[in-house]
Amino acid sequence: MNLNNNSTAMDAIQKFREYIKEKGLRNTPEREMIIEEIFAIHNHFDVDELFLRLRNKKKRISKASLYRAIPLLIDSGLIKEVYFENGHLHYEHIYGHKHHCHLRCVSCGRIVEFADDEIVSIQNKIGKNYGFAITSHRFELLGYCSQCEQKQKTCTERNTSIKTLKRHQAIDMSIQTKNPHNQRGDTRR
Amino acid sequence: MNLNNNSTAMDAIQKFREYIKEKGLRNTPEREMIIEEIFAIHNHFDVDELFLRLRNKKKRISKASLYRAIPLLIDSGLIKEVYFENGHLHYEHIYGHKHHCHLRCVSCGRIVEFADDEIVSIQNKIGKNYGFAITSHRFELLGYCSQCEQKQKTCTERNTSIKTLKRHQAIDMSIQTKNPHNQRGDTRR
DNA sequence: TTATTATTGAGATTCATTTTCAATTATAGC
DNA sequence: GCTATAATTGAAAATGAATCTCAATAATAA
Repeated sequence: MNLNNNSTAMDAIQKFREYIKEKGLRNTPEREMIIEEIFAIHNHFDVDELFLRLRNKKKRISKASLYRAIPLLIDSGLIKEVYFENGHLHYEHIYGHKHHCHLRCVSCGRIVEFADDEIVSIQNKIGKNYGFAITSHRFELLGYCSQCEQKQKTCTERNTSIKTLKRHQAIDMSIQTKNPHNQRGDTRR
Repeated sequence: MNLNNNSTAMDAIQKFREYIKEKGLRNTPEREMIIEEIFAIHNHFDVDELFLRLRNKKKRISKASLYRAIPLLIDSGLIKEVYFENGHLHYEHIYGHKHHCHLRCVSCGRIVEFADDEIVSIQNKIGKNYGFAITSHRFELLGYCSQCEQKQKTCTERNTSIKTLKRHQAIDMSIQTKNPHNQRGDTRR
């Protein structure tokens, strides 16, 4: 979970303003609203949640504007996509947080954040081996949290029923991918 | 890349038949076609590619059937989702392959597979620390491959142009998430 | 061979996301 | 402050991946 305080939120808003200016874009009340709201959320969020939260505060904004703001926020390094679940993307704000990884309970969905320095040494080793200049990593652990593991032990039916098979569950993508000069895949649909 | 040979493919097909029988499902020519084709692909693939490959071989099958087969193939441990890119999911077959992670060039998209045992020890450590019974992990490294790094050095303009900002790029999800008794998130749209 | 019921294909539907376009408004230059 | 320019907005339409519906078909068990 993100342990932000107001000053971090203010810094983030400031950073966004600078990003906007630097890119020759325009600072609009809509964009300010969005980033303010995002940094008021201390959890992972999705576009719909953002939309509803703003609407509840009587802040009228269109979903199109939310969707339009997301890539800017990602590019400015303020948020990142964390996972793809139930058919849509989820985000978290990353400004002022140190890089962390996720531990996810595949049964109840609980997410715990953790950080580990050893990962960086593995990262360096592999990068060297394959001639890559590594800029970031994505590491997620999946398993059963203590509560669910308990339940599992008393559960005789471990098989998945076909009826309940679903896709799009708990699909992690915790990374910010900066792609300064991508040469391929530029075929817009 | 997957280094399959025919015998692995045959084993996989056999395994799928057993899975089908075990679950009380029916073995159909469509399902056989699908798994045969998947194990004839030695790369990551998506539903559309699968559809086109089958069509090119004059094997007529509906996309609905492909989409319907995917969760079965995942549940039987034969394929897994590897990433979400350009707005849709990509898969790889995993039967007969040892678990591996991906190294991805964020510039050209090149993917290299690697395996590392140290990851498992980190996994165990973190699992113990947080009281999780870890069943699997997902680890991806992102950076610039040697060629792209070279290009980078001679590239003065490192900024992303707003016009080319895109989402849904190179979103990894390399894991099979088995979810035997999920208690939440069961609200179908 | 027959009855049962899962599976299929075609098309409709859903839903997240993107695009279009006319109206609005932030910014730069006066 | 005023004006011109062009970016941004909202609303609605469009897109596209994935899912669902339903009648026809076909795999399995008896």
